[in-house]
Amino acid sequence: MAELRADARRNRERILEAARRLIVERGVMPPLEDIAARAGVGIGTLYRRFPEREDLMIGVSEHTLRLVGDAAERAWNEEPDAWSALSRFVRDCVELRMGVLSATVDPELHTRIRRDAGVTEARTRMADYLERMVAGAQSAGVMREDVGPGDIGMLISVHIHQAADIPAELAASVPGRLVGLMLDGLRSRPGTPLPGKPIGKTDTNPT
Amino acid sequence: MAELRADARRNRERILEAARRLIVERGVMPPLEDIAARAGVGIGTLYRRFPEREDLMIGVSEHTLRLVGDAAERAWNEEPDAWSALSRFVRDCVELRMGVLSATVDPELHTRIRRDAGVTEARTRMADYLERMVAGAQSAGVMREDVGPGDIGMLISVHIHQAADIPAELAASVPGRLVGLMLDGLRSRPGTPLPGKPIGKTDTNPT
Amino acid sequence: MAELRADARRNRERILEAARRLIVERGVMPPLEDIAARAGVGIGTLYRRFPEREDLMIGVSEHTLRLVGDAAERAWNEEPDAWSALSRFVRDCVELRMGVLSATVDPELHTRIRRDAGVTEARTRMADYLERMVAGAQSAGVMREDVGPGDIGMLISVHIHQAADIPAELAASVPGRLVGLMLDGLRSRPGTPLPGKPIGKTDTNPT
Amino acid sequence: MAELRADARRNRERILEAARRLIVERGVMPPLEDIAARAGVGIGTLYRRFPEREDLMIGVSEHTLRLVGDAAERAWNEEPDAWSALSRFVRDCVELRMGVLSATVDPELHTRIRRDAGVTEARTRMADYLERMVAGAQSAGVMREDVGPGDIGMLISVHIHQAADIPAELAASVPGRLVGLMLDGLRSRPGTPLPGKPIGKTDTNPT
DNA sequence: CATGAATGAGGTTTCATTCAT
DNA sequence: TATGAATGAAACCTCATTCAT
Repeated sequence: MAELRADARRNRERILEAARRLIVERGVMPPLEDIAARAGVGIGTLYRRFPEREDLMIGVSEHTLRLVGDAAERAWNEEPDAWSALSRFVRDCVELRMGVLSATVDPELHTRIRRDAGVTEARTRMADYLERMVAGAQSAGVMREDVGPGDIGMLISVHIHQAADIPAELAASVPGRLVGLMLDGLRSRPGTPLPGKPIGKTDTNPT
Repeated sequence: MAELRADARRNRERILEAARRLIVERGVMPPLEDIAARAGVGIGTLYRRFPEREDLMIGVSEHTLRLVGDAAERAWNEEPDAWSALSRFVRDCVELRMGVLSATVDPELHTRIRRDAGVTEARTRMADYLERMVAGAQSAGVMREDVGPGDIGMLISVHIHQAADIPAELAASVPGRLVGLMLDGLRSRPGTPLPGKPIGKTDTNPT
Repeated sequence: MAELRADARRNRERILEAARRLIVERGVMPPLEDIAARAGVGIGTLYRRFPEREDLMIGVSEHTLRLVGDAAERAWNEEPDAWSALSRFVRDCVELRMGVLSATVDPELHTRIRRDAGVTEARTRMADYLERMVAGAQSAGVMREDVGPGDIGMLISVHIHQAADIPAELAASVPGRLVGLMLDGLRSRPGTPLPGKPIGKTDTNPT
Repeated sequence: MAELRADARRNRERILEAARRLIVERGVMPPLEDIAARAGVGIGTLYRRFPEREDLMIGVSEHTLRLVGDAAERAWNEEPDAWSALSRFVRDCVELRMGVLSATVDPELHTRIRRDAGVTEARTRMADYLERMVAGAQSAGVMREDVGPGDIGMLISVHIHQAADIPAELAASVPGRLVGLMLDGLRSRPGTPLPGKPIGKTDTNPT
């Protein structure tokens, strides 16, 4: 994969970005031919680069995580303190709609994707920045001590529709932790003022 | 729907519950024949009851919202105060994985589902309880005043993978509000102790 | 499979016969859509009856072996003696081009086909007649003792893969000549001793 | 073809042998890319050498017939008499699985291949030896007079399509038994008169 | 009314062939 | 010239939907 001809590499990138955009736009997995068309290549080219459907999914996941890692890097480098970096990073993730992909694949495939080496590498790069932000915010005393970077990761992914696969030993506590954090965000005490006005009963509602 | 023979009604219920379970289990929309098989009826029977695909989706949504409404009712009746009721309700929703359906349909269909009369009615019943919980918690001073029941709905749905369709006039502020609430839940100050231990960088991470 | 609706059974038969004819006509595996079209059904019907490609191959093999068994039965019942029956049966097999299928599938699939229960049953019925013919011909002293029914089966199948293109002016006589030479090789009289032992009824058999 | 650079010629030979082996191994026509890969060249090189699919088929046929001709020559030169040479040649042909190619191409293409000049030339060389063997065996009185070299060719090719899967314990003896029966059918002694006339050297021949 | 067979549009995948490097 | 990337026609297969029993 490292020794890809220049034009092949360019096409590969085009396919990944086309796939990512279509998935975000449509909210469901688009036909592969649509992805190829959006990328401006033939269906055969898509299949040469990603011989199985799964390969494309993995590629898109890695590609997206790389974009997320870029956002983390920028936040870390450009913001004055750890909490600001974390806040900006989280907002960027939501904007990227990182992880919508996972809502469109079945859980089994999702697990295979997570195990992929390239995906893991891209995720680790991102997680490194996330860890620094969390540690920095906790040192500064602006973040509760009983959460870790993984909690943030879960929260973020949950906020962008991720059907995370949770390691068995954590499965029991994760949902409770996330809900706890969410409820804590609702508790009455000084905090960040929210943008906009309270959303009323009839304005919008789940499902 | 009102004048359904007893056996027909039973079949209808079976189909809805079979669909809900399969969707939750698989995480993607199952073939209609699988739903019929799980319900123990023929595909023809499913189509008699739900002549169009959309009808089944609507039915499942309504069915699920009714289960959620039941959970809200129980929480309201059995818990000692509004905040406890809200907490319990939120946890029940996550457990029901209410809303996974929405991750499996395209946004356009999702909107049509939301507009359906039966779905709206079931949601309103649920929202009534939710509103009482929010108002009660705010009166008791345990909940910040700048959120409304709709915020809770969005938060819940977000936590169960919902691709909420947000009214145009709210679209600008909703993501910011949700992220703000989430970040506020992370802020360093007394709150509910979280179950389990902090999730580390390598334990789990998004996508 | 026993409880197939009348129309479904008719379609199944049509598909099998259409497949057999197309394979014999073209000499290569035809597209499944061509088979469906020839049978006068939709491609979906073909797939409902034979969910995997392999299932169709198995079905065609069984169908063909049944036709061959019918030929064996007729030869046994209508011919005056065992050798005549055997001769007629062999000629009928060549005419049916029994076994052309096996030339069009890869060896691995071929093995799976042979192991199939239905195929085995149909082959056994045919082999029973073949065994009687061989035993009868040997008792009558007109067939060499060092061959068994399995040898005949192998010989027949070998003669049936014949895809040679024969000049038009010879087409009428060639198959008859080859079969004649083959039958002559089986006649009871001194010749080269064969290696190995007579191949039994159950050891191996065509298709 | 005559003015080929040394490396180009080597590539050509590699491709032909790779194709022949893959066809024999798999029993079905392999993708051209697989042939190129087995030959250790790129698909582009294969196409430079054989611009159309048909060209490759023709090349493989000619290549195979040349190997068969070599076998005929060796048998003729090294065996003590015509009948022994014929017997050895037939056995060698079966071993080479000469002609499997024809089972994998449709009859129409097969005919075009047979008409090719190079194929015809290679076949003629082989047929010359075969004719000498037949004539010699008939002069010696060990071969029936009513068969010609073409009959042998047909018989051989028929014995070579054999794709039957043979149980492992029989694999060693079956081909020998079949060839033995075939040769016995050719021996000079009273038997069934064959229909038609002896097939001459040029009338028809394998592959 | 319940059933499951039939249908075919549309998505997935392969692979012969052409073309840029 | 050798290579392998790009292409798209054509095959395979699924599944929502209609229709006969």
